[in-house]
Amino acid sequence: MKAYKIPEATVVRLSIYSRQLSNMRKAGVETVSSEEIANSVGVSSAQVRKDLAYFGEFGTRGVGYRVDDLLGNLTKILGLNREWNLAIIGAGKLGSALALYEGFRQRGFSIKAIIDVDEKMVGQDLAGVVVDSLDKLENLIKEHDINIGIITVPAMEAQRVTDRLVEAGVAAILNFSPQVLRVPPDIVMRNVDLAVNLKVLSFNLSHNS
Amino acid sequence: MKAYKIPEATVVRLSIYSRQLSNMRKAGVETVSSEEIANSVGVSSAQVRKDLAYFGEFGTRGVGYRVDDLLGNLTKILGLNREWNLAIIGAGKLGSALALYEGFRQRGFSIKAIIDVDEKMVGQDLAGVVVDSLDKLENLIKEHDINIGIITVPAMEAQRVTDRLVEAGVAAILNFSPQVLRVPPDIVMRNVDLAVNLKVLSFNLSHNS
DNA sequence: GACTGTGAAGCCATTCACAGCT
DNA sequence: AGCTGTGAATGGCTTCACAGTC
Repeated sequence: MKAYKIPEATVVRLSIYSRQLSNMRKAGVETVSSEEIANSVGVSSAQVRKDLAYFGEFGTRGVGYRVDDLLGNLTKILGLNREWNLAIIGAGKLGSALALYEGFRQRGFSIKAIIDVDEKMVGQDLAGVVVDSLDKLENLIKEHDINIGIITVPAMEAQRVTDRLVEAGVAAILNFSPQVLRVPPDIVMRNVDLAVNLKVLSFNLSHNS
Repeated sequence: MKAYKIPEATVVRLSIYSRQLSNMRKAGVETVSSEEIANSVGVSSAQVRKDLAYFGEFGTRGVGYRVDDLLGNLTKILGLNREWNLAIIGAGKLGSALALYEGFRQRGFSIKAIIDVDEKMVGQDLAGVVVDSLDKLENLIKEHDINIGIITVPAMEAQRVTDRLVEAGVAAILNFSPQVLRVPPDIVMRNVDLAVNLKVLSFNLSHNS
């Protein structure tokens, strides 16, 4: 499967549409227009239609979209019709919070390992997963067929851990450390930098007079 | 002060440049070229120069930038030469982790209040800040002159809490809940959706064959 | 010779506006 | 009449390439 050139922003919006559609389905809504999706997300209806048009025709002219169908299609498009195995490296405050966070334990994403250097953390149970020692990293990645590594170690150790994850065979990394990580081009990377988010707010507050 | 049209992406990169420059300064580096900054961040040197050009001329042709000067300028540009007062609403796992997270306690950002509905949380001490009850929200915002509210409550309550924060006078909101929040146009908003990040990884993994 | 600052070109994403279905 | 799907137009960001400066 190959998506020729899908904008990053489109993928982010599709993820949000899928969440909103899921809520709509729970609320018993059966049909929805691009305008209604747009309003629920805060974008334009043309944007919604363009985003969907990258992948096919999912609606009916004059009518709209069947919530159930569209959600099913988005689920497939986003690759959520399968299970992804996750490992969290770093069981500090942030890693533990993510391990216990409901949003991370949802459909399709399964935390299979939690790893920490600190021997005092090893053996602790976080939402049913026992924290393992860092030297087991390679074994755990292979044993549980981990696809995605989540990095919540201090910046100093982030690159070293990343290298080991890549070497052990993970395909994607979600990086919470404030560190620019180098990975081979075939590895999928995303950064969530909490401090950067605050700095961007600070900038906007300072230039909004 | 008014920044006519600075791309969001530029502001994010400036935040990252500032972090890298700070590391360089700690490492004793005195002068740096746009190429070196670019390499440390993973962008092009033209990009670095264009980003800086929105705000002035900070370098010397033929030489480069003085790390100290450029960092000072970026600090001012980003509005980090003052203190911002933060409140965290929701002292669950994620809120607590953020309260204790080093990256949040850095220069310029000061957590002044932590608030939760759960009376069992109230009174607990998180890194020197005592958790307060939700009905104190308005008082705390005013008393501590809070600029930025960080939302880590469940999706169900996020809009209600947001409305109260806005009404009480916060200028910006950093939203960790998986919920599209409506705010007046003068409020600065940023969303950090953890589940969306995983979905984007899932998409990329599915379309990278 | 080295490196910044910047107009111009190129590329990519969003919005517009309407043809095409139901 | 209502709403999708889409080519064309617009707007915005990034890259190029080089003039300007040290």
